[in-house]
Amino acid sequence: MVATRDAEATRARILAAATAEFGAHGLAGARVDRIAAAAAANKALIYAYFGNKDDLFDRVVEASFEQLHAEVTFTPHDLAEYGTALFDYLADHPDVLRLDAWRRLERPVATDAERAAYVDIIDGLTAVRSSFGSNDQFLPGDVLAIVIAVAGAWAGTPDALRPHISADRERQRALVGGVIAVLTKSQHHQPHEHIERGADERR
Amino acid sequence: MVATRDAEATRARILAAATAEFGAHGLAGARVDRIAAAAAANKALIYAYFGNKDDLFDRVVEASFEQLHAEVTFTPHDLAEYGTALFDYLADHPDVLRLDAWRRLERPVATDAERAAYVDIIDGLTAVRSSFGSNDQFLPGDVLAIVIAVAGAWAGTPDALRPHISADRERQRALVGGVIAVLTKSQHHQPHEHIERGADERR
DNA sequence: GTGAACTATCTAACCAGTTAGTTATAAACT
DNA sequence: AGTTTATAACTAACTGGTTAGATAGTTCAC
Repeated sequence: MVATRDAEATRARILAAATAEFGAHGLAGARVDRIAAAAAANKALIYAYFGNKDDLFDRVVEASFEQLHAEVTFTPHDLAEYGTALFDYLADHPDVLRLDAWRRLERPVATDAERAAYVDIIDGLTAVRSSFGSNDQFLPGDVLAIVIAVAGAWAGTPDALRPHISADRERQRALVGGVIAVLTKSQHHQPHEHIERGADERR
Repeated sequence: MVATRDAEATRARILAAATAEFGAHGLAGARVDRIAAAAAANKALIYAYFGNKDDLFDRVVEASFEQLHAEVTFTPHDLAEYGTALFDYLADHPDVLRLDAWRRLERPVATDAERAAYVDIIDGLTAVRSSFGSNDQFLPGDVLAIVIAVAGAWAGTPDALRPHISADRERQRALVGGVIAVLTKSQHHQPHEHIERGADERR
């Protein structure tokens, strides 16, 4: 039987509505009343469950961040694989990129959880460091920064450039994998055979 | 002698103040009263000179965009050069990246001027297309998207990752140039000698 | 019947945009 | 050269709608 009063379910509805609202309008542009309406919940419940607008935003970002890190696992030994997986996730969840952009603009302070997650990733990369292109030229963090930038390059393309880029997603993913493969496998052996694969490994 | 009443100067002061305010807080988060105060101008003048808040934002973005395209010229035959020049500009003008991020989030519609600028760039790239790595794999737009993403990778790094990336700017620029060089010159010949140069060609 | 879930209504602050008026400047006139 | 006139530059104060958050009360589940 479906409960008419279920705090947990209401909480979840609010969080979902807030994710959409913040993704669309950011922290300053979001309207608490709109969130309440979309969640079919009373506004006061938002304050009861989440404190205030800023706290709610933080929770939304944190949840989005957690889901991302849970669904796309970091594979330091195969960065092209990681890059394409990240690309796929971002393509499937367009709000994630927007939410992250808002977060970086409006709440630049990183949480401890976020910092810890990056430390884990960096540790993993450091362990297999030698495999990256020009050894010692790149710090693990640099490598990660590039991989993230490339994975988000197509999703983050400005509107005005969009008509000129590869339209279909398969192609885009192949390019992401190819670029990262070239950079990691680097200079001489089989440069871009990675470009051919990828079409069959979507989640 | 300094004019006490100079509409052009006042206009310029307002535009400068608005650039800072919008860069810091975005369209929704910016406060017209704060802009007026920072510009030492009366609020009504802002409306007299620029219409409304949205129009003022558009003017600010447009001006920033024009300045960028004026100061860093696109060189389709040497994308590594272009990438490092873009990197330098973004490093020197941190507000530009923020402003562009706000624009993409809050005003996604591209202006005609912007679209035209991209068409020019794409045309230039098309003319020298064969020089890019795996021929025909990449559309010119894809190439540009990657170059832009790489050039902005370090400046756009999230706070939490920042402790793990190369700290000094020389190094970062060298990496930008190196990555693009590897991708353009591509797979086999002298892979990353481009990494060594760059420290002496700042504007 | 008791506590948790929920609601309708209120409020104080905020903020984009307006208005009605004041002052500086420079050209026109005598 | 001094006075008037026109206008552009500027200002202080206000308005009306909006919005985050609070409060006091109602309803449901167990």
